[in-house]
Amino acid sequence: MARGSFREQLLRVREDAIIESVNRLLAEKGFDLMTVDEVAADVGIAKASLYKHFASKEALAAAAMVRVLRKSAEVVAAQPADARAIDKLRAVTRWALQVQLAGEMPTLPSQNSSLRAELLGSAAYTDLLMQVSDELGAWIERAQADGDIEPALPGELVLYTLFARACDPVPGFLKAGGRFDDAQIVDMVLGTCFDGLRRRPERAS
Amino acid sequence: MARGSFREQLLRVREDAIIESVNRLLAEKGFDLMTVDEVAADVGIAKASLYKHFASKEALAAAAMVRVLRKSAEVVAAQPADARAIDKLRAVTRWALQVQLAGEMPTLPSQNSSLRAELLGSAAYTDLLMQVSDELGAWIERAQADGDIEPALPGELVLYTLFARACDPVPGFLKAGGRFDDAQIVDMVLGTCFDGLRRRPERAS
DNA sequence: GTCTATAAATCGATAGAC
DNA sequence: GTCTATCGATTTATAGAC
Repeated sequence: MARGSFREQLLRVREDAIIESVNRLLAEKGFDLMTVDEVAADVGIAKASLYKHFASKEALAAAAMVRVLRKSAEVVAAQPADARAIDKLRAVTRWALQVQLAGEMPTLPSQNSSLRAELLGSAAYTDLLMQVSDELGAWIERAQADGDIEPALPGELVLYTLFARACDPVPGFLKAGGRFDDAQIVDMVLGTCFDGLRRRPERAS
Repeated sequence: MARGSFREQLLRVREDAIIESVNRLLAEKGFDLMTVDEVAADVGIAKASLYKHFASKEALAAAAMVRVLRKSAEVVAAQPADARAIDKLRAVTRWALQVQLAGEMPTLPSQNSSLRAELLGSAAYTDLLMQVSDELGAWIERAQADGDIEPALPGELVLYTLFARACDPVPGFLKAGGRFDDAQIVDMVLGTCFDGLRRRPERAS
């Protein structure tokens, strides 16, 4: 499809700037503490102008979530087709941890009902979420068949456990401690996620 | 020390009722979505009366956190002295997961600064937190010496990983799925926490 | 200490001029 | 579409009678 008129492109660029601000503020303070005034000030436009682009605060958050889901889908798609499923899962999880440590992972409260309604009502959101879940789910089954992930674990458990790394508080705590750099933190959390806390007997790679 | 006059005991009972309500509302909706009006209505007293007992909304939340920390310290103290360190760590983590699944684990946003200030300013909170952390930390070192926890892992990482189970979103997701009961969920999450997702070779118990 | 009533501040959302 | 100005609702916190 065409990229649209010059005017439409300008609109698109502005909306990207808005979503970028929302994304960062959502990562910093969360949905409840983020105010629309703040978003407007951060973008550099008036609040009323913001509402010409997005109908509500919930719509702003939903747009940021769609954006991060789209990036996730890109990361998933970028994995080499011939790589082992377990390595692809590790790579995507690693990416999520890096984004979170960079302070760019928007996090939503799982309790806010108005926000849940807005998200579940957005096909762009639910479709992307299902797409990413399906692709990761296929990798999980493959990794279990490969003997790389414990076959006795339900696929849901594995999927949720990986998704949860995006809002894991452990990386932030470790970073606050100041004893480790981001790369070390990512490696350590990835390690506890896949290998657990227990001492492992050495294994064939 | 004496239990105080009858009047003081009544006061104590009422404050316990308040903290009980706050604890449940905090678990249900989180700090930001919990309103003081709601707490007052739930306890069955007027909001102004609530402020005679606690100086602010933050003080209410802090009292609930002190309460759950006290319970944690009790659970820690209740572990048999001759048990293996790894089993004691598992038992305490299991307890935290059960409380969370029961909807009784108060959760605080790590971003709210006014709340952070109130908590860090409360000696009752920080002292208990340090006490529990120290006791768990000693068990972690012991479990590493026993060869039950990977000795290469920093103690901080293990401690934070266990603490994080109290606000892990995975149990809630699994419960929402409806395919597992609470006991199964606790066992599965405990398993991924200590043993990871990877397929493990069978081990000597 | 408990109540009713209200102050004081914040926030989401909108009106209306340009 | 962008702005200024403001509404209406919500929320924390308090005043003052009893």
